[in-house]
Amino acid sequence: MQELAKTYNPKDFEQRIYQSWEQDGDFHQEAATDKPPFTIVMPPPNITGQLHMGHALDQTLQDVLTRWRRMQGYAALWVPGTDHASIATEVRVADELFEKEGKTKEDVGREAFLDRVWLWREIYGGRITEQQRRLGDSCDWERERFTMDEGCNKAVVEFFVRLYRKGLIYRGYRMINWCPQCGTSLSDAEVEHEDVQGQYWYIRYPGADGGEGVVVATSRPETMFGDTAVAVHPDDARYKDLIGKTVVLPLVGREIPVVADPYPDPEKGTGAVKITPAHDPNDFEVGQRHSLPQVVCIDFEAKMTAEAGQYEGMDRYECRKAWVAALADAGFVVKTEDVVIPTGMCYRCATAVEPMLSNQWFVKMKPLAEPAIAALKSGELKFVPERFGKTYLRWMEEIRDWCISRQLWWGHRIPAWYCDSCGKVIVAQKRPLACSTCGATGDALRQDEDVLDTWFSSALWPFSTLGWPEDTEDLRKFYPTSVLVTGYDIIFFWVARMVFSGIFCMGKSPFSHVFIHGLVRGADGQKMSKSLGNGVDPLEIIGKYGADALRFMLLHGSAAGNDMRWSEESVISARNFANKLWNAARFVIMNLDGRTQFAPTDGGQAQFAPTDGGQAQFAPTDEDRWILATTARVAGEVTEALEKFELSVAIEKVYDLIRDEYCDWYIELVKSRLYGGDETSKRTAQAVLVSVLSDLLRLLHPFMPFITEEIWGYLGKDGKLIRDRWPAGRPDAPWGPLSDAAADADDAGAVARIEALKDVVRAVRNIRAEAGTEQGKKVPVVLMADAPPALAEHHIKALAGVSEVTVIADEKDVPKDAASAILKGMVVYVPLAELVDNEAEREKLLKERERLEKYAGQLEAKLANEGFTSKAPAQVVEAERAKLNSAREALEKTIERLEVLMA
RNA sequence: GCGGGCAUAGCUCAGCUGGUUAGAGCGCAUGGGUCACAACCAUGAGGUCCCGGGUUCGAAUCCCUGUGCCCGCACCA
Repeated sequence: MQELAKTYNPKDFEQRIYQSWEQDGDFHQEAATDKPPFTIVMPPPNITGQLHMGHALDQTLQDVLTRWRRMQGYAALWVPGTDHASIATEVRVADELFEKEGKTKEDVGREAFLDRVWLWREIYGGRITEQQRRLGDSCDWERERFTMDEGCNKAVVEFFVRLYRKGLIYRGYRMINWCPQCGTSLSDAEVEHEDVQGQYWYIRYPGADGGEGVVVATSRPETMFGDTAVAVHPDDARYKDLIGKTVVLPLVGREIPVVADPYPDPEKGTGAVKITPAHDPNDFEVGQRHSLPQVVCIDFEAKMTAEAGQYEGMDRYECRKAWVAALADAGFVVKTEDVVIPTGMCYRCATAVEPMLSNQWFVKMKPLAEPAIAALKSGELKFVPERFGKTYLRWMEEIRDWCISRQLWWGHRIPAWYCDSCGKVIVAQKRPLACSTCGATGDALRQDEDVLDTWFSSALWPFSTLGWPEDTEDLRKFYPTSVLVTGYDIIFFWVARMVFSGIFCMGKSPFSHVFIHGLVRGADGQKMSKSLGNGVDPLEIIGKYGADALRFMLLHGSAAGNDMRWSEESVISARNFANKLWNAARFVIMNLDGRTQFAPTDGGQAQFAPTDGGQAQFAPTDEDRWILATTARVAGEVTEALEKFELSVAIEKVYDLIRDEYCDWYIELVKSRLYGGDETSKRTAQAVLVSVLSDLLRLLHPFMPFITEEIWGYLGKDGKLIRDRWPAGRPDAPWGPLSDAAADADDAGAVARIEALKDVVRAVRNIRAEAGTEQGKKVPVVLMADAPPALAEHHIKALAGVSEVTVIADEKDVPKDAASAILKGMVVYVPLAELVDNEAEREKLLKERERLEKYAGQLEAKLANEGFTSKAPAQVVEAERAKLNSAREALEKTIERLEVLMA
């Protein structure tokens, strides 16, 4: 058996182990299997992206669930892939083109530009998947997909056509969000609102009849060139007489009507609103109701049109300044007011979005949203934590039609053709040979220039990756998927859209659970970002501390759905824990005397028979049974936590088991047997050490896959075995299965005895520490017990630095000068006169008495309360009674002890 | 305006469907180069669970009000 290096050094093995996983195809999952399916589709990162902490968290959660289910015997499939990220990628490649060659994308043309993007993706698009490997992602790389690959494209086109044929996709001249920087329309979800410091200008529109006219307030005076009316509320007494009259647009000179409409709120501004149907969604509506002309005064580059007269060609904000100055000079500005204006910004480039009229494609959302709402209400779809279901519902219920066309080149081109001869629009999977109306062919049929919103293709991800629209074996086996893991920030963009698309195409919600996590914030609590300089690169952290340590930190960090704060100290703690485990394993291996046969040699059955010729004799002691039973208990708790998606609880339990129980107690308890025990006792200890370690490694494996598998390898075993079985019940014990009732009772006794032993050891250590006993000095201990405690004296001696243990039963035998500790069922005395400060001892006891009196008093009151005894469950009452009894007992002993001291 | 979250030890946070003498990590204090581990070990100090009401036999936990932070949606008169 090889020896482990003295210090845990993840660099030595993480990459090697990942390569072996991948080479062996360990994460590949075929549909043809009897195992029950467990499926996760990975939220596809953008090809322009680099792995950041948010990904690291997201991926780690998915990996834990996948690995755990795989160990449990599921056909666990985790489908990876990347997203083409229409806008982000196009802008990126266009920028590079301009930087390197000084050309715009229009200069090179559509085809050539797209060739460049594909080339770019070829070279850089896979970077992130390499980074995912560093994290340890156990996804099925053989199934890696791309939202623009052939299959996905086919799915997108099919989806579009089906929606169109059902009347759920339409083309229309509507008000949309336009990003002048990216040069494309955006959906409502892609617009972020930000508060911007701005102003209201109160501007007088004089009456056409020479009257006073009306004063309107606006934050966007430059849109005045597009004004085609002023609206007032029909019940607003102030403006009653104006309705039906006309006012004059100052300086422009155009006469516009004053219309009565319910839209203006008499409480706001002056109660009169300028109406610009071409540049404001609300005004657009008003314009429709009153058949107002739509005057476009701002173009797609956010520059003023000819409607703005002398300002034509000027940027919208430049124009605002100049125009307001001109109005003020002419005396039309009544007053100005500083105000915060919530402004729509492009989520990609943060440019102020311009509401514009244009021809776009839309998805009619109401009919699609209804079943998606029903899926949540019926429980077919569940959010973890539940509150995010509310967020989802709210959005679905207030949903508006989805603008899906984008004025870009990189993306799925809209499968619609226009016939130049007759004007017909043909929507089809493939380019039609001829116009179905007029028979025109060839160049007369022009395909729509636009591409689809990136999220239109992401919406199909849970089934397009499994082969839809074909009826594949994969789809039948793995759809609907089990759980979708993602951040709350893309519930609208992605989760909601997958749900209605999945229901529309497949008839079922694409997943039964949505497991939502929060953001990883910077150490300062701010969102991690380049501009703030608080970002942390996961790869750098992996390089410094290992992927396992990073994973541990991310998993342990916080509760589901809550944001977590980055802390490098926590990663260091996690690395230290890994080192602890590493050394525990090193200890075990060093003490096996080369008996590698103590490790399990196949998936389920342990093979503990020694291969060195001897016949194994095993004689389990209390500590053996205790650690086996404890491990079994914790394994159950870990499983339970995982089932509830409480990953941080799960990993903490494994951590405590390894660190507190196995390392701090079991290994210490067993040392004497390893160093000086007889053969049987030694062999038993070795066997238990190994079999428990095996299960510990398994329990930790989904969370920290690298170190666990590396250690497993040092045990001389095939790495696959660790992934074969999830611990349920007790670890294999060499003396047989011990699962009958008698054995359980035996275990229970052993557990109680070891727990009592731990109390005694801790008590003695405490006394020693408080008294400042020298480290090496042995002290005698006297135990007074009601019943003989059956505690292994040699353990007390070894673990607490004790020379002699005397058990007494009679009050008279209590040593005179001694430090003491009162435990359950016994009192521990350390009779070392020179160490005892009777004054301090007395004070300690007085405090203790006070505390116990108070505590017992509370319990008594509780138990005297008839409401409690009659209404609380019997076992709760029983538990309280037991607490009271032990409190009383401790109190009694404390008082006795005080009396002795006072005497 | 509508909706949601958070407030627990010096710091960062757990604490699920009410019953714990309220926990962890880090930090702090004391002692220790012990032969798995100083990336360690042992021991300890430290908390009116934001304020105020309510429900209940019982509230950190459920409900309401308030205060303070944070987020999402809507709103560019």
